[in-house]
Amino acid sequence: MMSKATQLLTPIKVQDSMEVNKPDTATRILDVAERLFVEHGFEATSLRMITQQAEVNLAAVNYHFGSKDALFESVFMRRIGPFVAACLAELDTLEQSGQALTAEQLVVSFIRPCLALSKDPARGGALFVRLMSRTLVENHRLLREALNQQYSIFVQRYTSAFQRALPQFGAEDIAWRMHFAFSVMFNAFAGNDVLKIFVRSQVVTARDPDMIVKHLVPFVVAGLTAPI
Amino acid sequence: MMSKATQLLTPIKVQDSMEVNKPDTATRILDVAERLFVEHGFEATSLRMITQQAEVNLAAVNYHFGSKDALFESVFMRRIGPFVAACLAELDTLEQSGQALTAEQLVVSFIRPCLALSKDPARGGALFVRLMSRTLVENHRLLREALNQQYSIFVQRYTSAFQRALPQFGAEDIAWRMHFAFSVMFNAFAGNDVLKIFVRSQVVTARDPDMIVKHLVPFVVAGLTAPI
DNA sequence: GTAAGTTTCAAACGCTTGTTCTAAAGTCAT
DNA sequence: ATGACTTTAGAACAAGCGTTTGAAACTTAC
Repeated sequence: MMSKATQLLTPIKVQDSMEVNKPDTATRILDVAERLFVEHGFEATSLRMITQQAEVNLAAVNYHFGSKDALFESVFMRRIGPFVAACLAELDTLEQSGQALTAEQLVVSFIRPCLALSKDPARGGALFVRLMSRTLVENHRLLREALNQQYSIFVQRYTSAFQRALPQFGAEDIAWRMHFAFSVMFNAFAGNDVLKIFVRSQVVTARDPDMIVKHLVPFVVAGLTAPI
Repeated sequence: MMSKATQLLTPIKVQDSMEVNKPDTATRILDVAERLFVEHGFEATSLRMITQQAEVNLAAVNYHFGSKDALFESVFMRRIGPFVAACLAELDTLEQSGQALTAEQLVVSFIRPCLALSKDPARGGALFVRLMSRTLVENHRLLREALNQQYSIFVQRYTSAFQRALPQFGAEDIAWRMHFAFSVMFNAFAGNDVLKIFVRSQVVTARDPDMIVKHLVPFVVAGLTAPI
């Protein structure tokens, strides 16, 4: 068997005589699983739901990915890398200019990849942000293990960038503000609206990404730069 | 059988000869279920996990609550009412003074009950905020049905209060800002730290409620009142 | 003490879950 | 076309799930 590693490392091999637009088995599983994990959560999504909607055999999941846990990991890893890379690329471009960065520029450098993701169905659209949101509160093993070491550079880069952009604050204050700022930005794109617990909020139902950004940036920047 | 309704409506009947500090069966189930639902989520928490830790028979859940779904509803409803009532009481007190309210006062009127909850283990401590957080992203049936009509007064009161406190903004802007504000306040108390996806954040590990408030209020108030 | 009502208990129910197995089908270089 | 390899297929597995049952234990009132 060849399965996971080879499959993911060689996505170049497009099948020659494909009817139309029907991705290979592993990709179809990933796409369906991503959507169902977001909709119902990891535990409430069964392999049979996934394989039926993906129109593949039940055993295909274990053949291509090894286990349900490993499938989840693959679903997550497919998106996280490009997303983090996009954020870091934004930071690179900003820092290359040489001049001092503002908090607003840093905020936008994170929001722009979120926005691009939300608008690109080929990369799962807003699904990935929602998946991260679910995975975060579900406290999945994967996050505490694999991601911590692989992508800690993300937090390090933003932390030092914010420390330079907001020199009037100490390291601890910066940490708190970043915590709040990323919290609200993240939940905004994930569509998590606390108020919809109490009443069907009209804010989150009209989820135009550009509208989100327009309202989000002033709020976050003001929170970040407010005097203590 | 007597079960759910009677049980919940007559919590006065304290058993006469209780050994010590061991609540009755239904309460023990609620306490354990609340904690496990928060830790593992609804789907990943089995009735056997609950009944074993609560040291009650497996059938006790269905006897006292009817079903696993109904148990979840009972767990949630035990906390939501008093919490909303506390927030509204804060609003009442503020509005009774007659003078115009500031955004900061409104923010504090929500934060104070959150803080009180976080510090009171008898009421589940921070568990309930985390439960609401999980339930929100898990998009549970209960939220869309029972709560919307019962507690929509919560959003209505805060909306009109914020409209009076921030008369320079239109209704739609207010809605967005409240969406962001409650998002960040809520996640702060729930301990959801997006950054901990990437690196074990020191902010959220030191989860002193008073510290949260101290940093949270300036951030939220600045975001709410920032010019558009 | 008896009878009615309430709660606990162990056992079992039918069903779904993730996973495994073996054979069949498909693919591809030689 | 043969042989090696990869992928798909259907069936079965043990384990765990929420729920139900009926009898035992307990409580309460007369």
